[in-house]
Amino acid sequence: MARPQTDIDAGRLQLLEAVDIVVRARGSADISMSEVAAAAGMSPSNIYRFFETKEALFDAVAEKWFAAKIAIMEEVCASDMSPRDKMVAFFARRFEVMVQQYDADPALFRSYMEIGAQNYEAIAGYVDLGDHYLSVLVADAMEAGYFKGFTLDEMVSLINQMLFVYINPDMLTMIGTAKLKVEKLERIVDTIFAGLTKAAAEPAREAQMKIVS
Amino acid sequence: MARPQTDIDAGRLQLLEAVDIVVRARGSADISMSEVAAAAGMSPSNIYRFFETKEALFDAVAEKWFAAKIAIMEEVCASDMSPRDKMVAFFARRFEVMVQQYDADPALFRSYMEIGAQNYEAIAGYVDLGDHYLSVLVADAMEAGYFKGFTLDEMVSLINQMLFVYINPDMLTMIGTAKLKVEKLERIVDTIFAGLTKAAAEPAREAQMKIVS
Amino acid sequence: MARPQTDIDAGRLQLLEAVDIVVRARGSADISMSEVAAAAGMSPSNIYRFFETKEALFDAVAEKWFAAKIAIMEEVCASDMSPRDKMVAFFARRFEVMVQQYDADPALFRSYMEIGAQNYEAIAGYVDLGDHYLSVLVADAMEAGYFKGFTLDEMVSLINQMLFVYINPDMLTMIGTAKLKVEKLERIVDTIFAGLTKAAAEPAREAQMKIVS
Amino acid sequence: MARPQTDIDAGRLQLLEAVDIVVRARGSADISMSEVAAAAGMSPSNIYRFFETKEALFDAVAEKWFAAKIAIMEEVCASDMSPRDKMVAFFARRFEVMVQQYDADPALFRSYMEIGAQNYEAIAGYVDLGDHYLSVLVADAMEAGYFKGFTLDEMVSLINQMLFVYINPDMLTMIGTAKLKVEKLERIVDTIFAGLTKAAAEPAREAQMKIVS
DNA sequence: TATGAATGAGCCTTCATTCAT
DNA sequence: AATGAATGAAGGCTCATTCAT
Repeated sequence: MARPQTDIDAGRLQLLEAVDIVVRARGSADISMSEVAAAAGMSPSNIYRFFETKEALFDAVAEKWFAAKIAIMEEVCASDMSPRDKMVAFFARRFEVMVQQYDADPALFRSYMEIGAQNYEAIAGYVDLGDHYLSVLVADAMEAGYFKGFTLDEMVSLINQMLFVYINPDMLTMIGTAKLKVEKLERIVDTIFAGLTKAAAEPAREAQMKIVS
Repeated sequence: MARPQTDIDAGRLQLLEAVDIVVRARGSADISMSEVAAAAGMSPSNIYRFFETKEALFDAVAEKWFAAKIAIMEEVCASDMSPRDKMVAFFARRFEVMVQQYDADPALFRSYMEIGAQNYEAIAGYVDLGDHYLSVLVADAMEAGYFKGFTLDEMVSLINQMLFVYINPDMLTMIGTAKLKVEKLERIVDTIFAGLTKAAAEPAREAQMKIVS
Repeated sequence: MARPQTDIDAGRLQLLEAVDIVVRARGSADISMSEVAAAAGMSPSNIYRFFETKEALFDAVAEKWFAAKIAIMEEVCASDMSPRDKMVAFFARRFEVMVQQYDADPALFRSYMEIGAQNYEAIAGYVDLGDHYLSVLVADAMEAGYFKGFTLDEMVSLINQMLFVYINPDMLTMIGTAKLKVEKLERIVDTIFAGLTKAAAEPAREAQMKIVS
Repeated sequence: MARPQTDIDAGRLQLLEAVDIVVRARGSADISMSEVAAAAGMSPSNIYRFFETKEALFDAVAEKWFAAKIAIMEEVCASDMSPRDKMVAFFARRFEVMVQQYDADPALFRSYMEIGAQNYEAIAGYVDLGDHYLSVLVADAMEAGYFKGFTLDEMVSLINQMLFVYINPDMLTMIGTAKLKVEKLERIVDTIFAGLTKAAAEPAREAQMKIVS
């Protein structure tokens, strides 16, 4: 009575691993259900017991890819750090995971990013989730007296832009791990807390432009 | 009946350009023969006068992509520089070409890399060729007294690893052109020549691990 | 181990009812074994204990559909009416059953006709059976002195054509129950007995053409 | 320079005939592209040179089915009969075609109706076209002084309802050709012209209800 | 007895490839 | 030399059917 439905979950995991095998073996482009089936040792039609469509399968692949980061966001939100430390943790810990994945196998990292790009909805969901949690963080901070003069949405958008390079995996690829350091991230967060607390909306927007460009 | 080969060659060039047009127009994924034919202003079936298969066409695309680098390797090998200078030139000049291509149009650069990833054999041929020329270089150097205590294969593998980031175009994409400098490349080559000449195999391997990791 | 056959029969009935449920619920096209199984409250694979194939199941559906009519044919043949009354009963009683089914639920009627069209073999069997019983009737009549100058096959074919509209369920759908009356049927049978008894083959065929067209 | 595009049109006709062959051979349900291809003596993939999708093919089948009727509508609209005669011709001539098709092969008639039902869009287009031409007819009649007190749309809808049984092929199937006569159709049209010319909207609507029900 | 697991044939469609002209 | 006609293999997906349990 414990397990959900025979071994559907086991089959799913097996298939996610099969995708991983295929991706490692020959990149992420043009992976067919037959290939995945072969890697999983089952018939193509049997895949459909576990995933309704190819898209669903690759959404799950993307989801697995994001799982660790989602866990971090939940954990950080539920913790009782100060608003500033929360925000640092919120971004830094996910960034560290990203760097780790990237260092472990850069080519694989790129392949998964490509899968993400092909399954845009999965990514969009993650991005939305990130915005949601960040909203929670910012709202807490606002209750604690920070960010006076800004709306919640303004703050969320602003922070996302200022920390863009630590959020977007493409940036890892483009800028490299050497230039992207947690200490810098931390300094940006400090700037956000220090600089935006008493500022009015207008000057803040100027500052933002400078930092982003 | 005068120069049938010339016509064929002209058609090939035309088609390579057609691929380039398509790649620029809409990325590298899923390019069909019909698209290429349309861009070249000919019928799909006519392509087969110039290339036996789609794979052959894209191998030629990859070959064109590598042509400059192959020429460099040949040139350098045939030159009469010192072993050390040869090796610097061997890697640095190809790296400079890569950087140029990348800076000219990073997106296009990445598209071609993707085409390469999809036509692995074309790349494999180039990699083998690179190893071949490097072997010649190393053999010359060994005859001149360098790299005592190593086998030819050991040295080739070792050098490839130490200079990995200057050989692999993925690294350009990942690390960026700012951190990858010819002077550093040169210093690595010097280290190879200085540090590995009298060393025994075992300690060398340790050294390698440190550098690579 | 007592009466395994009974259980099988029960299951068959249950499945025929399940088909009926599905047909009523959403028409007759594209019924899948899974749907039938769901309607019967069993697993798809379990269906195969009761019917060897999907075709066998739908043959049974058709058979059930024809069962009453087959019983009538048997009954009438075994009865000791006059040849003329037998023939009237042979056609009229089946026609009345048809009308009843049609009036009860015209849409359902049509759905079952569609199922019949999709399982042509089941229908063919029934048609053959009808021809068989009709042959018996005609043979009896011939022994009693009717239909001189005709062969058995000629008579069977001729009668089938003259009464076509009372045999074919499509006609109910097309002509409607208002125009098709048992009294007319009776008059046609009388005509057959009266008109064809002494006629020669040739003129008869002309008569047939007029009536059918 | 004359023919449109090689023999695309010939291929289309061939395929429409192939569909006809299949429909005659085994009804209209579940016709696959492979079957059609086999009946046309070509490979399934080759069908796609002539029709972009299966739906397009069956839309064309439906269109062919309606072609004669569309021609009639055009012809009648372009003729210079009186408004009353035009309307009679508009409905009667199409009705006669329907009856002819139906009498020629009732089962085939039903099969094509089913194909129509499965390709609703093709039918919808025909229905819209019918409404369009009827609008033209009614507008002409209105200019000639008929149907005072009604809007164009009201009249079109009203006429369609009153002549429903002569428009809808299902009615042929259900009511039969014996009860549906051109003379009755004519009398209905006369009623429309006589009865609706001076009436006001409200009483007219009541009349309509009686006739339809 | 009855189920879930698993397969293979078939569906529509695309596309590289061949061939007659 | 170059084209349009035509095919076959493959892709995602569904479903009747089999089989071990």
